[in-house]
Amino acid sequence: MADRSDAPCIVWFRDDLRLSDHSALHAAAATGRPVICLYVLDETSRRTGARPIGGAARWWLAQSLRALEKRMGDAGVPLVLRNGNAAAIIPELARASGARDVFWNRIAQAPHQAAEDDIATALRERGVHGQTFAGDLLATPDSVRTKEGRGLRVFTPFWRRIQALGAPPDPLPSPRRLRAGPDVASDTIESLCLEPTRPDWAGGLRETWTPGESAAQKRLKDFLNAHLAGYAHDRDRPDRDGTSGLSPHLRFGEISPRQIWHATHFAAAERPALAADADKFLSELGWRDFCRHLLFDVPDLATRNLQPSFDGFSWRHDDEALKAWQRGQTGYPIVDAGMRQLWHTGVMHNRVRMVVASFLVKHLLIDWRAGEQWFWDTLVDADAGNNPANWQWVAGCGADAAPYFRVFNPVLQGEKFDPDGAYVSRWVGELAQLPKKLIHQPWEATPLELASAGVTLGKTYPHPIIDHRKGRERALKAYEKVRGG
DNA sequence: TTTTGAGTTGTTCGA
DNA sequence: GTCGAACAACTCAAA
Repeated sequence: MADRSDAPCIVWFRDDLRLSDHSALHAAAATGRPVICLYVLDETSRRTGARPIGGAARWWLAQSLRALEKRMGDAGVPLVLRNGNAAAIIPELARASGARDVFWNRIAQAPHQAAEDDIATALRERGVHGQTFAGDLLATPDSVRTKEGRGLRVFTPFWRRIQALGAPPDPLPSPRRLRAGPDVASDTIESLCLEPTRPDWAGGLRETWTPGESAAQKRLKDFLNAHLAGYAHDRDRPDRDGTSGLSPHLRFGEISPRQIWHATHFAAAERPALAADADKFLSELGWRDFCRHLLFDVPDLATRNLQPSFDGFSWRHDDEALKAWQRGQTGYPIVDAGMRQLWHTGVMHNRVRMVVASFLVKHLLIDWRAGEQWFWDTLVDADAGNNPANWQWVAGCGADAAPYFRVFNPVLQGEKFDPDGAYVSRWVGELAQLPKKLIHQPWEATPLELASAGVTLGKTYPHPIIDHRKGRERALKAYEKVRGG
């Protein structure tokens, strides 16, 4: 066993699967002592309320761990994997390895915080020092409060407050040198059973994504070079490559918000004409913080209406309609394109997320939680804050909610944001031959037009499962009851 | 304490 | 085709 002055440090990795700008790793490396890098897949902690991650995110996690393992291997340090209860594993590993210190980056979510507190206590009882760092957000929830001490519920004042805090700390470099600790047994990534086997539905994910820190950095760089110009407009166009695509990387902390913040400011300083685009992009990072702060204040955000007046809302129970939505068989091309993109790639364009969510909640009158859960299971970027907060926003029961009368028209949205039908053609191939004037509303086509495009409604592509006008009117009627709390 | 101004993302209708 | 108004009332944040 190492003597006390050279005792190893444990760095506990969680939603921060990177080496750069990693406060805990940086601090551990700075001690000059050996470092044990640990990741614990903890699916035992439901008692704390931590939400088990969904299927697509599990796939991403496996790839991200592989990438991290590789990077660490290059730095001469193994990644130690364990499957089980972190509150038991970490103190035990400290004992077995003779570690005197455990470093980790906090996760500003109540259930994680509770687990961290348990672990810190268990360590203290064994004479092990726990050192923690903030950094999964631009600002900690306690740094943005109203005078009454509450979290802000409106984005604009929230974002102004964040901006008033000034620049977040400069990102830290990757540690220059890491000393490997004593040999410690590790599980394998395969043994964590994170990836699908039979059937292997991850083909589309593999085609679409390269998880890991290096890929995240490259994506940020490419985005700033090629797509920041025009971002404010192009971000709304699912038929263009106008978004950063950083969300899953952010979800697993392969890149940090402050790295993105500083890189974007640097890019905008070099090219002042991009100031407005940069502001828009950074405000999206602000939305991530906003949703996480909200989650911090409301741990059951994914299950409870933020506005209690919605508690008595009579959602429709319609499994058939829910299935049609999930499978991209609603008969509305933009909705179906989005749902199929999600199933294939693990993401959906932001604009289309709003359209499909509005369709489920308003046209079909299905409980937003059913949609939120589906997204949670199928999105590689499923975020504990963003996902429920935005579903509640669309449903009208959230913070700073969309007005109840805002019902997206799937035909207009398609025509406006996918004017050539390129997005629909890509994901709903059976409609690709339709002229672009009809591709967002195939039911308006003449029999000849349908025939020459090879479309048979009700056979090769479904009839709309609900008429837009009727659905809209039904939704407005149902929402009338909730109005006024 | 009270007041005031404002609030991500839309649609429809009628002029 | 384009434009402005109506769609409502509530809650939030800050003065």
